[in-house]
Amino acid sequence: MARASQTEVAVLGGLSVQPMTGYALREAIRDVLGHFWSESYGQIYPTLAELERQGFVRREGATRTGASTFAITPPGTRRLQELLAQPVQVTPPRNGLMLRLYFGRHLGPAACRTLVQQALTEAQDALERYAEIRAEIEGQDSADREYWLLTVSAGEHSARAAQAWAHDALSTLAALDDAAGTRAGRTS
Amino acid sequence: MARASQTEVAVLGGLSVQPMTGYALREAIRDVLGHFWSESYGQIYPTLAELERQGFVRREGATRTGASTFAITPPGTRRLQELLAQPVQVTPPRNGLMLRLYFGRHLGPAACRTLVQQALTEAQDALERYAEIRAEIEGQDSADREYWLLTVSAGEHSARAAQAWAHDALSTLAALDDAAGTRAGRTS
DNA sequence: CAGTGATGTCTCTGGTAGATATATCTCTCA
DNA sequence: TGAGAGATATATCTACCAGAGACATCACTG
Repeated sequence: MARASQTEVAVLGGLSVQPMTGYALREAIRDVLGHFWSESYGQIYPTLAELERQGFVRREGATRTGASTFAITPPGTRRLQELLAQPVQVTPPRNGLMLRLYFGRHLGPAACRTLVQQALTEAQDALERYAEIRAEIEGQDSADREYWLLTVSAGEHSARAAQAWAHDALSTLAALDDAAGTRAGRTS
Repeated sequence: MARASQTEVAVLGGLSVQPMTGYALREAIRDVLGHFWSESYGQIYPTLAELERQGFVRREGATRTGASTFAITPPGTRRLQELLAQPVQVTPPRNGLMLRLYFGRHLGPAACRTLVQQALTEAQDALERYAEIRAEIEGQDSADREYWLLTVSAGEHSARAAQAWAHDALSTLAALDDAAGTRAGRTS
């Protein structure tokens, strides 16, 4: 197993919090882990089936509609700990914004400023979301609380950095735009 | 074409700097765009073949060894500008470190500290690399210079944020570890 | 001149994203 | 009552993508 499926960790981890359907699992991952993780149905359902086959999760209460809840089993919990202990798998970076800025000369300063402005807005939105998540976690008394706050803190640091960078970048691009304007004969 | 291939942008962008072989292209992307982009051979060669078929790149000088250089054509340059102008495609996040920290209770404070310590070291290494890249770009007189520095600046902000977060996180985890030790009867 | 490492092309496997097809359930409002 | 909207739920298909490795040549070096 050269490339372990990262999905397995997220699925077992999610079910370690509470039993859920595949649908609810996807919702939970999107809403709770959303700022650092994502899963699609195309991954979740096959993974659940495989984990069931291996005895790491148990399918419970298949209703008439076909909906069934999955729960983690004791071997599944051990499997989760085993997977968590494995070295972190780094996802290769693919930042579309940076790619566009790197070739920004083909795009022009104005279009680049729009892109950076969007990034700035996104960073600010992210900070607001983090504030809400932080308040919610701090309000509850879970054994996981400090760990969860660690990930929120990482998001906050990252978003503030994005914000600061965007400000710098907007200044730089404004200067570039002015220079281009001056060269083209415009005054100020 | 619902999902445009991101690889196409990187390949055309790379060839817009200078003509290269597929091998050199991959080297260039890894070394120059490496901190925000990555491509694999499995993407590059089929993409080059497809771009050649569409007339966006031209294959030049196939030597006896089979090595051939690719150059971007005028339609290719227009295609690049068209692709760059399309909305940024956000890659869904997949941060293995955060996933482990979120389920950190299953891992324990000590193991988490090791992970964060690794992240701290990586951030510091990244800062050193950025300093080198910055020096190199500032030394040359290219029309692209300001755009390239924009991406370096983003890396620097991000790495400093990671550094600051790691320091915070190490304190938090140390406190958790102490608390666990105290509960277990250890004296400091 | 054998060995090593860099250059170079290409393929195969399997992880992954995103859209979509299908169906049921629940609530609301006419 | 019943039509419709929207949430819940399962599952699949296509295309994108990473990583490893097979295979070959070339340049340098001991």
